[in-house]
Amino acid sequence: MQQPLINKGAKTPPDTAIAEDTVGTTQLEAVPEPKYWHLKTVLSEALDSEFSVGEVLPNERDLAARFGVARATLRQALEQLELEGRLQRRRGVGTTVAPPRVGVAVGTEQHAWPGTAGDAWQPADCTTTAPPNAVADLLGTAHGTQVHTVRRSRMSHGQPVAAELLYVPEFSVPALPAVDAPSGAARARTVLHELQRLELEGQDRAVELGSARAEDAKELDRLPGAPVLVVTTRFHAEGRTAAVSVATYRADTCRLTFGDSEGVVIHHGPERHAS
Amino acid sequence: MQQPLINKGAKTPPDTAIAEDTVGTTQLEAVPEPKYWHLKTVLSEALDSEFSVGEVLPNERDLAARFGVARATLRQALEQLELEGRLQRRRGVGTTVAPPRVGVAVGTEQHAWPGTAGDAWQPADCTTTAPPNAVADLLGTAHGTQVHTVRRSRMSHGQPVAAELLYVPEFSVPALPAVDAPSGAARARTVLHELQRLELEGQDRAVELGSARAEDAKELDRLPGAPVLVVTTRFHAEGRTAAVSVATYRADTCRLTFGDSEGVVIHHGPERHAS
DNA sequence: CAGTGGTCTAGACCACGAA
DNA sequence: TCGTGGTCTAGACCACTGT
Repeated sequence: MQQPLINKGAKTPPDTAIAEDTVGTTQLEAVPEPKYWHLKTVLSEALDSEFSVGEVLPNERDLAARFGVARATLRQALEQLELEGRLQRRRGVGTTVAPPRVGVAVGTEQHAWPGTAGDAWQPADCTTTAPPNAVADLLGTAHGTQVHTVRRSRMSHGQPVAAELLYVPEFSVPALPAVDAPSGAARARTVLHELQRLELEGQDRAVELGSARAEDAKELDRLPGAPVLVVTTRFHAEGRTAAVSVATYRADTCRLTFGDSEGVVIHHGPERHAS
Repeated sequence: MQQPLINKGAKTPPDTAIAEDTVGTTQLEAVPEPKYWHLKTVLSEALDSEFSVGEVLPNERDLAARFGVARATLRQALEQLELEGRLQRRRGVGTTVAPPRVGVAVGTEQHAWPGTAGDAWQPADCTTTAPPNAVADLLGTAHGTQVHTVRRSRMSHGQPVAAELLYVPEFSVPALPAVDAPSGAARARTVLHELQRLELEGQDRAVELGSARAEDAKELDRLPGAPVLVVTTRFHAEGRTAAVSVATYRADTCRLTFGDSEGVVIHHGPERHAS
């Protein structure tokens, strides 16, 4: 039986074991490993061997004291683990062990217009706004041109995983007046329904890393600035871009899948090659 | 003419303008915005209006002094901007304005085996190793089973953008002995060549956020722990998984494109809706 | 209310790159 | 050698969540 890496309950005095122990075993290092990096490795192993999903960790001040580091340093390690989807931290609550990332399909169910029966999105609202310039460029509209803007959200396993803004220029849904229509979910559904009258000729997508806007953050139940995977999809019809979707997925909890994979397994932690 | 947000060269005394100015204009805020968040917005606007790509910013100590905040707070803002691909920081050199993210195709050129003529990857090495357990599960091999492991790297615009580990189990390339083959680029090419003898039946992919392992970080010219987009691809042949590729792309400089898009534009900064 | 994570400060020293 | 960003400390206060 091995000594636990984290004494969950006990109040123990500051602990120098880590620095001596693990650094000592691999002394050959020409480059001193940063403390937070090393700490992350130790914590990661402790998570695998001593904790189960949903379990709460000791609070940051305790953990820092146990490892003999400043809280800022401990937090640097926790931040990385959260980024990798291993931990979940909530202010006022604590730090818990996160479940494996959920795979969310982004390729298959969508060789059709958004809003087609059975897609995973739930329309929430629709207003008329001027999109960001980058989106206006994709649409081919002049900067500042107002377009229908549908807000949708996507749930998985009872948790919100993505927030989307779908920009639909007026020329794609000519039957709808842009200005005087009411806002709300009803109008969102109408816009989506009108879109289906066009023949979808294709779509292309891009994925990049971003940070959550304040608005999206609230919907995703995260703090502003949280890392998100931004999926930009362009829908083509009638030889031009008929609509643009900007979907932001929680990067900590989501694994985006393309194609028919669902069973793809989690890739976590660096240096996890077989030992 | 407007006052510049950053006096590039001059030594100015600590500056209280930000707190008074911008908070003052939108006083209705019920929730006080964190300083670093606000700072990030200010810097982001300064980047757009006063700096051009490649230009170096004042150093962190100067910037912090000018904005009247601690260096740690300033760094929090810079980190976010770097995450969003707006800045590039290099130790010993400085902070520079990053070029727009490059779009790297991940869907089109690859309805074929890796290594097919004209793919963007350059084989670097090949050894025989036991893959991480997560990969072994995908391959359907027992944990600890040794497989051919091809290292490849991908360049774009003269910069390294991705590092890949391609795991090829012995049953996929029966003509090659796993153990006694030499290592090196020559063997890598042989393994890739042998793969093409199988009929590719399909592939599926997943994208998630990760942090760079020390090994990959060096190849990507980043520090360990740098954010990366991990693309896991499974290749199907003969009714099973014939190979698995784990590719890590620099999240700060790359935008992964799927389909025939290349002209998709950058989505940067939160709160950038037209003003 | 007490306890949690989130923000912030004002220092210090280190590793790296270029001159 | 010098200036840069990277790491680290030991505090402090704030915002949020539960009881």
